[in-house]
Parts: sequence; structure tokens; C-alpha cells
Amino acid sequence: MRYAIEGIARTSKEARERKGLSQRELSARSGVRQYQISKFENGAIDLRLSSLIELARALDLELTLVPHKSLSAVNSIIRSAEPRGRSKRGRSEWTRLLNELNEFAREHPDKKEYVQIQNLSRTLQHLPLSKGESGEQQGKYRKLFSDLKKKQDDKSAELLLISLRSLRNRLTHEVEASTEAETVKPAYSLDEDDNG
Amino acid sequence: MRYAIEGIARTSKEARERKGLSQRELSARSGVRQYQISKFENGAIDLRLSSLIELARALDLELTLVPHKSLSAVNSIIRSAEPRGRSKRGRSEWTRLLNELNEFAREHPDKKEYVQIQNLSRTLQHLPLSKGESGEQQGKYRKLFSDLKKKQDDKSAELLLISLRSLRNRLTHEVEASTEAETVKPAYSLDEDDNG
DNA sequence: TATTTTGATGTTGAATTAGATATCAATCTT
DNA sequence: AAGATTGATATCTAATTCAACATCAAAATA
Repeated sequence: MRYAIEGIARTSKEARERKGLSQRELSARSGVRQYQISKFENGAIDLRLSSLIELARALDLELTLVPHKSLSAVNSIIRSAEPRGRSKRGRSEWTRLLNELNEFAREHPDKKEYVQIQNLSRTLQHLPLSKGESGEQQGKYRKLFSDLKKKQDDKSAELLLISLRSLRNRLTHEVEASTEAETVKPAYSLDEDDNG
Repeated sequence: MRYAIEGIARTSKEARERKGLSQRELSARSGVRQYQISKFENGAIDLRLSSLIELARALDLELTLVPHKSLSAVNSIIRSAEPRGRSKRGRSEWTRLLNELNEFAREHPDKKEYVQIQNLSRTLQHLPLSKGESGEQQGKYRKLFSDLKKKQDDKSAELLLISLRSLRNRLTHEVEASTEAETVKPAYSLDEDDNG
């Protein structure tokens, strides 16, 4: 009886982590309290349907009733559309960094460098991280971002901008190269909403 | 906000009717109260997740979180697996008759004719009703069944049996003929559980 | 090391579902 | 026409989520 609920909770948690969202951030987006998210992910609460739906919506998921007959086909479709990127850990942290970048840039629309940074962060969310860029390498970008947040001067912004542009160029090349071999392109599904 | 819930409620209701189950029957199978089912289908209640899952389970449905990215593909899969039989009304009544037949035969395992009737009803649940058999024609089988329930003699059983066998043969022929043209075979998804 | 963030819990009161029955009008069914 | 079934409601109590704060240890970050 409890298994189905656990499966939904697990899927929801994985989706949240894939997006690099904390429970509090998800709470803000969905309107569901943080402690409810916590308890739900641990199977300690029997959410109301409306709450789950709001949660799912904030995660770009849709609650659906699938006939058992079609279940395996549906699961295979979902799996095939999943990102097959690096390790979960690395991907999640990278996604988080991109989120912060995006948010920071959005809150500072005064300089045009920030707009470009925001655009870049959006583009990068849809590119798979190559092996060379996973793990420690990411520290470079985080450091550049830290400097920018602290100093907030043109030079820091430009350094980060250059670095991100270079990364984007490398990754897009890799994607184009691998497209010839693979059928389905991997892509990170991030939150692309709210940019009014 | 409310739309998603309504969609789920609608799907659930359609599945129930497709199976020819009354709210009370579904209640007995799922453990969810009849009045809750009624209110849920009318959008007058915000069910708890566990209740919905039990409801779904009793309808051979699985509650699933589908990424928006994959939603259209998933929907198309589900639709393609759906029966494309006669009118909803006729199908539902026919399904209901088969259910009653099955149940009646299960409760009378003493005669071997009943076992055959039960097997036939199961087979027929997976065959699409042809145009000629929809509507008034079904009255014939219901009448035969009524006689059997009343008299419970060998002759009534045999008459019904012969009639059902003939119908099955006709329908299977039609299916085989249409298989050459169509790709996906239609089939009624009935409750095939509980025959311990 | 100091600070912040994250996830997991706790509390109190209000709102709502769940449980258990019962009723009722509209439809089949006999 | 009489009888059974179906779906929609109502009532009353118990159980649980929900809202709104608040706390806290562990982990990440500065």
C-alpha cells in the first residue's frame, strides 16, 4: 500500500535535486511548506492531492494516471528523456551554481554584462557537462562568481563572462559532435519559468 | 490550480465506467468510501494521496509523475492503448453484463457449464463489440442470463453458453480480419484480478 | 574557524478529510 | 407498477493535514 507513495516521493525528491533546488526554494515556488516537503519525501506524511499537484507543477512534473497496461512503455519513455550526464552529485551542484548565477543576474539588471551572464546560465542549463568539466573544475566558476558577488565591479563580471562563454563554446561543440552518433540528445531540464 | 485535479478525477471516473463498476463496487474494492468517490469525481473533495492511490490501484491505474517534456509522448501512448470500441454507453453496459456473468459463475463453481461461462466472459472482455452487436442486440444475452439466474437449470445454462460461444467466434474473426489493417489491437481492459 | 544554509522536527490552533451511517431522487430491472 | 440499484448528500465524531512560527544539528561556504 505504502510503496506507490514512496515511489512518488522518491521521484519528486530526485526531480528537486536534479534541479538543484533546496526544500525551502521549492517551498517558495510551490507554496507547500518546507516541513511538509521534508516529511513527504521521508514518507512521514499523507499529502493532500492539491499539495502534491502544486509540488509537481513547481518541478515541471505532471501527476498522471497511467493504465498498468501502458506502464512499462511510459516508464521507458520517461527514462529515455532523462539526462544521462555525469554523476548525480556533480550535476546537482553544477545546476545549483547555474541557478544562483541566474538569480544574481536577474536581481541586478543594471549592467548589461549581467544580462549576458543570465543568458549564458540559461543556455548552459541545457548542455550536458563534459567529463573534463565535472568535479573540481567547477570550483573555478564558483570562485569567479564569489569574486563578482563580493566586488561587483566590471572586471570581475567580465572575467566570469569570458570564462562562461568559453565553456559554452566547448560544450556546444561536444554536443554537435555527439549528435551524429546518438539519437536522443541529453539535456538538463531546469526551471525555465518566471522570467517576466 | 484546480484543473489538474479535475483531469485526474475525470480520468478516474472514465476508468471506473469503462470497467462497468458502480461507485459502491469500486468502494468495496478500494476501501475508499462511496461518498468520497462521488465527491472526488465531482471535484468537491481534496483527497489524500493514499486514498487516490488505493482508488487507482483498484482501477488498474498507477499514479505517476511525468516530466512535462515527456507528457505528449506519454499521452499518445496511453491513447493508443485505449479501446476504440462502440459508444461509451453501450460499452459500459456490455462490460457490466460481462462482470455480472463472471461474478455469477464464480459464485457457482458446482456445474462445469458455469466454469465455461466464466472463461467466455473473460475472453469477451478483451474483444471489441462489433457494430452489429451493440445496442439492442445485447438484450438477448441479458435475457438469457436472467433466465439462468431464475431457473438455474442445465438447459438455461446451455442456451447461454451456446449463444456466448457463437458471439466469441464472430468477434474473434472480426479482430483477426482487422488486424491486417490496424497496427494496435483494441482490447477492453477489465478487472482481471481476484480470481483466487 | 565563523557564518550560512539545509533538512528534519516540534507546537498550537484552525480546517478538512476519513469513518460510519443514513437518506433521497432518478434509473434500471423484474 | 413494485423493487433494487445508482449517484449525490447530510450528520456527527475522530484523526490528520495545514498554517505559522520556531528550533536544531549537520553540512556547505566564506
